[in-house]
Amino acid sequence: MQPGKAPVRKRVASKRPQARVTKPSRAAPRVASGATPVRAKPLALGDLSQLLGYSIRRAQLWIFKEFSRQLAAFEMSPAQFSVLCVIDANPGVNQLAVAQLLSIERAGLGRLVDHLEGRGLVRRTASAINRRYYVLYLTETGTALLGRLRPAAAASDKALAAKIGPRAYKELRQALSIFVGDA
Amino acid sequence: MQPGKAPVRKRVASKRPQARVTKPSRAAPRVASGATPVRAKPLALGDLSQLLGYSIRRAQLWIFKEFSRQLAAFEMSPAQFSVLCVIDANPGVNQLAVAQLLSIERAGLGRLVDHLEGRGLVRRTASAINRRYYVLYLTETGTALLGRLRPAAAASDKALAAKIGPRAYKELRQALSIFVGDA
DNA sequence: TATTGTTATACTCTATAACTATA
DNA sequence: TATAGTTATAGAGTATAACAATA
Repeated sequence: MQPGKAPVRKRVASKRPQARVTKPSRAAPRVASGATPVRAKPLALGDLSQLLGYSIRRAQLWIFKEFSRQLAAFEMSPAQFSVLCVIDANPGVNQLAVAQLLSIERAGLGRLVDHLEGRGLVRRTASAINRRYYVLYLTETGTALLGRLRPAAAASDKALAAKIGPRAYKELRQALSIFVGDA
Repeated sequence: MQPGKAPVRKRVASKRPQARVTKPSRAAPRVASGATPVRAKPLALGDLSQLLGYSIRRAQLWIFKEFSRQLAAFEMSPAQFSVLCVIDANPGVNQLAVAQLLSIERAGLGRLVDHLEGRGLVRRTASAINRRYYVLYLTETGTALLGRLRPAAAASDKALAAKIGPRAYKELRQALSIFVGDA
Protein backbone atom coordinates (compact mmCIF):
# COMPACT_ATOMS: atom_id res chain seq x y z
CA MET A 1 0.00 0.00 0.00
CA GLN A 2 2.36 2.71 1.25
CA PRO A 3 5.28 3.08 -1.12
CA GLY A 4 7.63 4.23 1.63
CA LYS A 5 10.34 2.06 3.07
CA ALA A 6 8.84 2.03 6.52
CA PRO A 7 9.47 -1.48 7.85
CA VAL A 8 6.50 -1.54 10.14
CA ARG A 9 3.97 -3.17 7.83
CA LYS A 10 0.84 -3.01 9.89
CA ARG A 11 -1.29 -6.08 10.07
CA VAL A 12 -5.00 -6.09 10.25
CA ALA A 13 -5.59 -9.01 12.51
CA SER A 14 -3.65 -11.38 14.75
CA LYS A 15 -0.31 -12.07 13.17
CA ARG A 16 0.25 -15.77 13.53
CA PRO A 17 -0.89 -18.51 15.82
CA GLN A 18 1.77 -17.20 18.23
CA ALA A 19 2.36 -18.92 21.50
CA ARG A 20 -0.94 -18.68 23.24
CA VAL A 21 -0.42 -18.85 26.96
CA THR A 22 -3.17 -21.36 27.41
CA LYS A 23 -1.92 -24.11 25.23
CA PRO A 24 -5.21 -25.71 24.38
CA SER A 25 -4.81 -29.38 23.70
CA ARG A 26 -1.08 -29.66 23.96
CA ALA A 27 0.30 -32.94 22.79
CA ALA A 28 -2.55 -33.48 20.41
CA PRO A 29 -2.48 -37.26 20.21
CA ARG A 30 -0.99 -37.59 16.74
CA VAL A 31 -4.31 -36.80 15.10
CA ALA A 32 -5.47 -40.36 14.93
CA SER A 33 -4.41 -41.45 11.46
CA GLY A 34 -1.56 -40.14 9.31
CA ALA A 35 1.48 -38.54 10.85
CA THR A 36 2.42 -35.87 8.34
CA PRO A 37 -0.67 -34.45 6.64
CA VAL A 38 -3.34 -32.90 8.76
CA ARG A 39 -5.66 -33.02 5.80
CA ALA A 40 -5.58 -36.30 3.90
CA LYS A 41 -8.31 -35.57 1.41
CA PRO A 42 -7.12 -33.98 -1.81
CA LEU A 43 -7.80 -30.32 -2.18
CA ALA A 44 -10.42 -29.10 -4.61
CA LEU A 45 -10.04 -26.19 -6.99
CA GLY A 46 -13.71 -25.37 -6.76
CA ASP A 47 -15.21 -23.40 -9.64
CA LEU A 48 -11.73 -22.72 -10.87
CA SER A 49 -11.56 -26.13 -12.49
CA GLN A 50 -14.53 -25.19 -14.69
CA LEU A 51 -12.84 -22.11 -16.14
CA LEU A 52 -10.86 -22.52 -19.32
CA GLY A 53 -9.23 -19.21 -18.54
CA TYR A 54 -7.56 -20.73 -15.50
CA SER A 55 -6.31 -23.74 -17.46
CA ILE A 56 -4.79 -21.44 -20.05
CA ARG A 57 -3.09 -19.44 -17.33
CA ARG A 58 -1.56 -22.59 -15.86
CA ALA A 59 -0.57 -23.85 -19.30
CA GLN A 60 1.14 -20.55 -20.02
CA LEU A 61 3.11 -20.73 -16.78
CA TRP A 62 4.21 -24.25 -17.68
CA ILE A 63 5.32 -23.11 -21.12
CA PHE A 64 7.35 -20.18 -19.83
CA LYS A 65 9.08 -22.49 -17.41
CA GLU A 66 9.82 -24.98 -20.16
CA PHE A 67 10.99 -22.22 -22.48
CA SER A 68 13.30 -20.81 -19.85
CA ARG A 69 14.69 -24.27 -19.24
CA GLN A 70 15.41 -24.81 -22.92
CA LEU A 71 16.95 -21.39 -23.39
CA ALA A 72 18.71 -21.07 -20.05
CA ALA A 73 22.12 -21.18 -21.69
CA PHE A 74 21.32 -18.10 -23.76
CA GLU A 75 19.94 -15.84 -21.02
CA MET A 76 16.98 -15.03 -23.20
CA SER A 77 13.47 -14.33 -22.00
CA PRO A 78 10.41 -15.17 -24.07
CA ALA A 79 9.80 -11.46 -24.67
CA GLN A 80 13.36 -10.86 -25.86
CA PHE A 81 13.10 -13.83 -28.17
CA SER A 82 9.84 -12.54 -29.64
CA VAL A 83 11.43 -9.18 -30.44
CA LEU A 84 14.38 -10.84 -32.17
CA CYS A 85 11.97 -12.90 -34.26
CA VAL A 86 10.00 -9.86 -35.37
CA ILE A 87 13.07 -7.83 -36.29
CA ASP A 88 14.44 -10.78 -38.19
CA ALA A 89 11.19 -11.19 -40.12
CA ASN A 90 10.89 -7.44 -40.78
CA PRO A 91 14.32 -5.88 -41.23
CA GLY A 92 14.17 -2.14 -40.87
CA VAL A 93 11.03 -2.15 -38.77
CA ASN A 94 10.63 0.70 -36.28
CA GLN A 95 10.09 0.29 -32.55
CA LEU A 96 6.48 1.32 -32.37
CA ALA A 97 5.47 -1.17 -35.05
CA VAL A 98 7.18 -3.96 -33.11
CA ALA A 99 5.48 -2.86 -29.92
CA GLN A 100 2.05 -2.86 -31.54
CA LEU A 101 2.55 -6.21 -33.24
CA LEU A 102 3.58 -7.84 -29.97
CA SER A 103 1.18 -5.86 -27.75
CA ILE A 104 4.03 -4.45 -25.68
CA GLU A 105 4.11 -0.90 -24.37
CA ARG A 106 6.54 1.20 -26.39
CA ALA A 107 8.31 2.37 -23.24
CA GLY A 108 8.94 -1.18 -22.16
CA LEU A 109 10.02 -2.16 -25.62
CA GLY A 110 12.53 0.69 -25.65
CA ARG A 111 14.23 -0.71 -22.58
CA LEU A 112 14.10 -4.19 -24.02
CA VAL A 113 15.77 -3.02 -27.22
CA ASP A 114 18.32 -1.16 -25.08
CA HIS A 115 19.24 -4.48 -23.60
CA LEU A 116 19.41 -6.30 -26.92
CA GLU A 117 21.51 -3.50 -28.38
CA GLY A 118 23.82 -3.66 -25.36
CA ARG A 119 24.34 -7.33 -26.05
CA GLY A 120 25.21 -6.54 -29.63
CA LEU A 121 22.23 -8.39 -31.07
CA VAL A 122 20.29 -5.47 -32.53
CA ARG A 123 21.39 -2.38 -34.41
CA ARG A 124 19.47 0.89 -34.16
CA THR A 125 19.77 3.21 -37.13
CA ALA A 126 18.24 6.59 -37.82
CA SER A 127 15.69 6.37 -40.58
CA ALA A 128 16.62 8.28 -43.70
CA ILE A 129 13.06 9.20 -44.53
CA ASN A 130 11.59 9.98 -41.14
CA ARG A 131 13.93 11.18 -38.49
CA ARG A 132 11.58 10.28 -35.65
CA TYR A 133 12.09 6.66 -36.50
CA TYR A 134 14.55 4.14 -35.40
CA VAL A 135 15.12 1.46 -37.93
CA LEU A 136 15.96 -1.91 -36.39
CA TYR A 137 18.11 -4.69 -37.74
CA LEU A 138 19.67 -7.79 -36.31
CA THR A 139 23.44 -7.68 -36.21
CA GLU A 140 25.38 -10.66 -37.48
CA THR A 141 25.74 -11.73 -33.89
CA GLY A 142 22.00 -11.40 -33.45
CA THR A 143 21.25 -13.41 -36.57
CA ALA A 144 23.68 -16.10 -35.50
CA LEU A 145 22.21 -16.27 -32.01
CA LEU A 146 18.68 -16.43 -33.34
CA GLY A 147 19.78 -19.38 -35.47
CA ARG A 148 20.65 -21.15 -32.26
CA LEU A 149 17.56 -19.99 -30.38
CA ARG A 150 15.14 -21.27 -32.98
CA PRO A 151 15.76 -24.98 -32.38
CA ALA A 152 15.58 -24.41 -28.63
CA ALA A 153 12.25 -22.62 -28.94
CA ALA A 154 10.99 -25.35 -31.24
CA ALA A 155 12.09 -27.91 -28.66
CA SER A 156 10.03 -26.21 -25.95
CA ASP A 157 7.03 -26.24 -28.26
CA LYS A 158 7.64 -29.94 -28.96
CA ALA A 159 7.68 -30.56 -25.23
CA LEU A 160 4.29 -28.88 -25.10
CA ALA A 161 3.04 -31.06 -27.94
CA ALA A 162 4.27 -34.14 -26.10
CA LYS A 163 2.50 -32.97 -22.96
CA ILE A 164 -0.92 -32.49 -24.54
CA GLY A 165 -0.69 -34.91 -27.46
CA PRO A 166 -0.21 -34.20 -31.16
CA ARG A 167 -3.90 -34.00 -31.99
CA ALA A 168 -4.65 -31.44 -29.28
CA TYR A 169 -1.55 -29.55 -30.33
CA LYS A 170 -2.91 -29.11 -33.85
CA GLU A 171 -6.36 -28.20 -32.61
CA LEU A 172 -5.00 -25.59 -30.24
CA ARG A 173 -2.76 -24.03 -32.87
CA GLN A 174 -5.83 -23.57 -35.01
CA ALA A 175 -8.13 -22.38 -32.25
CA LEU A 176 -5.73 -19.91 -30.64
CA SER A 177 -4.29 -18.42 -33.80
CA ILE A 178 -6.91 -15.67 -33.62
CA PHE A 179 -5.13 -14.21 -30.60
CA VAL A 180 -1.88 -13.42 -32.39
CA GLY A 181 -1.82 -10.10 -34.14
CA ASP A 182 -4.84 -9.19 -32.07
CA ALA A 183 -5.15 -6.90 -29.12
CA MET B 1 20.16 -2.66 -14.11
CA GLN B 2 21.42 -0.46 -11.31
CA PRO B 3 18.81 -0.21 -8.61
CA GLY B 4 19.94 3.24 -7.54
CA LYS B 5 17.97 6.36 -8.31
CA ALA B 6 20.75 7.88 -10.39
CA PRO B 7 19.00 9.54 -13.32
CA VAL B 8 21.92 9.19 -15.69
CA ARG B 9 20.99 5.87 -17.29
CA LYS B 10 23.93 5.23 -19.59
CA ARG B 11 23.18 4.16 -23.09
CA VAL B 12 25.28 1.84 -25.13
CA ALA B 13 24.94 3.38 -28.56
CA SER B 14 23.60 6.53 -30.14
CA LYS B 15 20.51 7.64 -28.32
CA ARG B 16 18.00 8.65 -30.93
CA PRO B 17 18.00 9.88 -34.51
CA GLN B 18 18.71 13.29 -33.06
CA ALA B 19 19.11 16.22 -35.38
CA ARG B 20 21.92 15.26 -37.65
CA VAL B 21 23.57 18.36 -39.08
CA THR B 22 23.53 16.99 -42.57
CA LYS B 23 19.88 16.43 -43.08
CA PRO B 24 20.02 13.70 -45.66
CA SER B 25 17.07 13.87 -47.96
CA ARG B 26 15.11 16.57 -46.27
CA ALA B 27 11.61 16.95 -47.56
CA ALA B 28 11.44 13.35 -48.63
CA PRO B 29 8.76 13.65 -51.29
CA ARG B 30 5.89 12.09 -49.38
CA VAL B 31 7.26 8.62 -50.02
CA ALA B 32 5.34 8.03 -53.22
CA SER B 33 2.18 6.32 -52.01
CA GLY B 34 0.51 6.48 -48.61
CA ALA B 35 0.90 9.48 -46.39
CA THR B 36 0.94 8.00 -42.90
CA PRO B 37 2.62 4.61 -42.93
CA VAL B 38 6.20 4.37 -44.02
CA ARG B 39 5.77 0.63 -44.32
CA ALA B 40 2.57 -0.38 -46.03
CA LYS B 41 3.13 -4.13 -46.01
CA PRO B 42 1.78 -5.90 -42.95
CA LEU B 43 4.34 -6.98 -40.41
CA ALA B 44 5.21 -10.62 -40.03
CA LEU B 45 5.60 -12.46 -36.75
CA GLY B 46 8.24 -14.75 -38.20
CA ASP B 47 8.75 -18.08 -36.49
CA LEU B 48 6.66 -16.83 -33.61
CA SER B 49 3.47 -17.61 -35.50
CA GLN B 50 4.49 -21.28 -35.62
CA LEU B 51 4.79 -21.60 -31.84
CA LEU B 52 1.74 -22.67 -29.92
CA GLY B 53 3.44 -21.36 -26.82
CA TYR B 54 3.22 -17.85 -28.17
CA SER B 55 -0.47 -18.21 -29.06
CA ILE B 56 -1.19 -19.41 -25.55
CA ARG B 57 0.66 -16.45 -24.11
CA ARG B 58 -1.39 -14.05 -26.19
CA ALA B 59 -4.61 -15.87 -25.35
CA GLN B 60 -3.77 -15.63 -21.65
CA LEU B 61 -3.18 -11.89 -21.90
CA TRP B 62 -6.52 -11.49 -23.65
CA ILE B 63 -8.27 -13.50 -20.94
CA PHE B 64 -6.76 -11.51 -18.07
CA LYS B 65 -7.88 -8.32 -19.76
CA GLU B 66 -11.37 -9.68 -20.24
CA PHE B 67 -11.47 -10.96 -16.67
CA SER B 68 -10.36 -7.60 -15.31
CA ARG B 69 -13.01 -5.89 -17.40
CA GLN B 70 -15.75 -8.16 -16.08
CA LEU B 71 -14.63 -7.85 -12.47
CA ALA B 72 -13.55 -4.22 -12.53
CA ALA B 73 -16.31 -3.22 -10.15
CA PHE B 74 -15.01 -5.62 -7.49
CA GLU B 75 -11.33 -4.68 -7.54
CA MET B 76 -10.42 -8.33 -7.71
CA SER B 77 -7.42 -9.76 -9.54
CA PRO B 78 -7.47 -13.23 -11.07
CA ALA B 79 -5.07 -14.46 -8.39
CA GLN B 80 -7.22 -13.12 -5.57
CA PHE B 81 -10.27 -14.71 -7.11
CA SER B 82 -8.48 -18.06 -7.36
CA VAL B 83 -7.60 -17.96 -3.67
CA LEU B 84 -11.17 -17.19 -2.67
CA CYS B 85 -12.36 -20.13 -4.78
CA VAL B 86 -9.93 -22.54 -3.14
CA ILE B 87 -10.76 -21.44 0.40
CA ASP B 88 -14.45 -21.69 -0.40
CA ALA B 89 -14.01 -25.20 -1.76
CA ASN B 90 -11.80 -26.27 1.16
CA PRO B 91 -12.87 -24.56 4.37
CA GLY B 92 -10.14 -24.74 6.99
CA VAL B 93 -7.34 -25.20 4.50
CA ASN B 94 -3.92 -23.86 5.50
CA GLN B 95 -1.89 -21.34 3.52
CA LEU B 96 0.81 -23.65 2.29
CA ALA B 97 -1.72 -26.08 0.84
CA VAL B 98 -3.38 -23.24 -1.05
CA ALA B 99 -0.02 -22.04 -2.33
CA GLN B 100 0.92 -25.50 -3.59
CA LEU B 101 -2.43 -26.12 -5.22
CA LEU B 102 -2.27 -22.83 -7.10
CA SER B 103 1.50 -22.90 -7.72
CA ILE B 104 2.02 -19.64 -5.87
CA GLU B 105 4.99 -18.95 -3.62
CA ARG B 106 3.95 -19.11 0.03
CA ALA B 107 5.49 -15.69 0.71
CA GLY B 108 3.43 -14.11 -2.00
CA LEU B 109 0.34 -15.95 -0.89
CA GLY B 110 0.81 -14.63 2.63
CA ARG B 111 0.67 -11.07 1.38
CA LEU B 112 -2.30 -11.89 -0.81
CA VAL B 113 -4.18 -13.33 2.16
CA ASP B 114 -3.17 -10.24 4.16
CA HIS B 115 -5.01 -8.20 1.61
CA LEU B 116 -8.09 -10.42 1.55
CA GLU B 117 -8.17 -10.42 5.33
CA GLY B 118 -7.87 -6.65 5.35
CA ARG B 119 -10.90 -6.45 3.10
CA GLY B 120 -12.80 -8.67 5.50
CA LEU B 121 -13.19 -11.50 3.02
CA VAL B 122 -11.05 -14.15 4.71
CA ARG B 123 -10.65 -15.16 8.34
CA ARG B 124 -7.37 -16.53 9.67
CA THR B 125 -7.65 -18.79 12.67
CA ALA B 126 -5.00 -20.60 14.65
CA SER B 127 -5.25 -24.32 14.15
CA ALA B 128 -6.20 -26.22 17.26
CA ILE B 129 -4.15 -29.25 16.36
CA ASN B 130 -0.99 -27.72 14.91
CA ARG B 131 -0.05 -24.28 16.04
CA ARG B 132 2.16 -23.65 13.04
CA TYR B 133 -0.95 -23.62 10.90
CA TYR B 134 -3.29 -20.95 9.90
CA VAL B 135 -6.72 -22.23 9.12
CA LEU B 136 -8.53 -20.23 6.48
CA TYR B 137 -12.23 -19.59 6.04
CA LEU B 138 -14.29 -17.19 4.02
CA THR B 139 -16.17 -14.67 6.11
CA GLU B 140 -19.82 -14.11 5.36
CA THR B 141 -18.77 -11.04 3.43
CA GLY B 142 -16.32 -13.18 1.50
CA THR B 143 -18.91 -15.81 0.72
CA ALA B 144 -21.37 -13.17 -0.40
CA LEU B 145 -18.81 -11.46 -2.59
CA LEU B 146 -17.75 -14.75 -4.15
CA GLY B 147 -21.36 -15.36 -4.98
CA ARG B 148 -21.26 -12.19 -7.04
CA LEU B 149 -17.85 -12.88 -8.53
CA ARG B 150 -18.77 -16.30 -9.86
CA PRO B 151 -21.19 -15.06 -12.55
CA ALA B 152 -18.69 -12.40 -13.59
CA ALA B 153 -15.92 -14.99 -13.92
CA ALA B 154 -18.26 -17.26 -15.83
CA ALA B 155 -19.09 -14.35 -18.13
CA SER B 156 -15.44 -13.80 -18.94
CA ASP B 157 -15.10 -17.50 -19.74
CA LYS B 158 -18.18 -17.25 -21.95
CA ALA B 159 -16.59 -14.35 -23.79
CA LEU B 160 -13.62 -16.62 -24.38
CA ALA B 161 -15.91 -19.35 -25.68
CA ALA B 162 -17.55 -16.87 -28.01
CA LYS B 163 -14.15 -15.76 -29.25
CA ILE B 164 -12.85 -19.20 -30.14
CA GLY B 165 -16.12 -21.02 -30.78
CA PRO B 166 -17.93 -23.59 -28.65
CA ARG B 167 -16.25 -26.61 -30.21
CA ALA B 168 -12.74 -25.30 -29.65
CA TYR B 169 -13.75 -24.28 -26.15
CA LYS B 170 -14.66 -27.85 -25.28
CA GLU B 171 -11.55 -29.25 -26.92
CA LEU B 172 -9.30 -26.84 -25.06
CA ARG B 173 -10.92 -27.53 -21.72
CA GLN B 174 -10.15 -31.19 -22.24
CA ALA B 175 -6.64 -30.69 -23.62
CA LEU B 176 -5.45 -28.17 -21.02
CA SER B 177 -6.96 -29.78 -17.96
CA ILE B 178 -3.67 -31.59 -17.38
CA PHE B 179 -2.06 -28.33 -16.39
CA VAL B 180 -4.27 -27.66 -13.40
CA GLY B 181 -3.12 -29.24 -10.19
CA ASP B 182 0.19 -29.77 -11.90
CA ALA B 183 3.48 -27.92 -11.45
C1' DT C 1 -1.32 19.34 -33.55
C1' DA C 2 0.07 14.45 -33.82
C1' DT C 3 3.66 10.89 -33.64
C1' DT C 4 8.22 8.29 -32.30
C1' DG C 5 10.96 7.46 -28.81
C1' DT C 6 12.82 8.37 -24.11
C1' DT C 7 12.66 9.13 -19.18
C1' DA C 8 10.76 8.73 -14.69
C1' DT C 9 7.71 6.73 -11.64
C1' DA C 10 4.90 3.44 -9.45
C1' DC C 11 2.72 -0.74 -8.82
C1' DT C 12 2.31 -5.66 -9.27
C1' DC C 13 4.50 -10.33 -9.54
C1' DT C 14 7.91 -13.31 -8.73
C1' DA C 15 11.90 -15.45 -6.46
C1' DT C 16 14.91 -15.92 -2.75
C1' DA C 17 16.87 -16.00 1.72
C1' DA C 18 16.64 -15.45 6.51
C1' DC C 19 14.03 -15.48 10.51
C1' DT C 20 10.43 -17.10 14.26
C1' DA C 21 7.60 -20.37 16.15
C1' DT C 22 6.42 -24.85 16.20
C1' DA C 23 6.72 -29.87 15.36
C1' DT D 1 16.06 -31.33 11.99
C1' DA D 2 12.02 -30.09 9.36
C1' DT D 3 7.83 -27.33 8.56
C1' DA D 4 4.29 -23.09 8.37
C1' DG D 5 4.38 -18.60 8.06
C1' DT D 6 6.51 -13.97 7.93
C1' DT D 7 9.72 -10.45 6.55
C1' DA D 8 12.92 -8.18 3.58
C1' DT D 9 14.83 -7.59 -0.72
C1' DA D 10 15.74 -7.63 -5.53
C1' DG D 11 14.34 -8.31 -10.21
C1' DA D 12 11.10 -8.42 -14.00
C1' DG D 13 7.03 -6.78 -16.16
C1' DT D 14 3.56 -3.36 -16.80
C1' DA D 15 1.16 1.10 -16.97
C1' DT D 16 1.25 5.90 -17.10
C1' DA D 17 2.55 10.55 -17.74
C1' DA D 18 5.58 13.93 -19.29
C1' DC D 19 9.04 15.40 -22.33
C1' DA D 20 12.03 16.27 -26.78
C1' DA D 21 12.43 15.88 -31.54
C1' DT D 22 10.14 15.55 -35.56
C1' DA D 23 6.26 15.48 -38.79
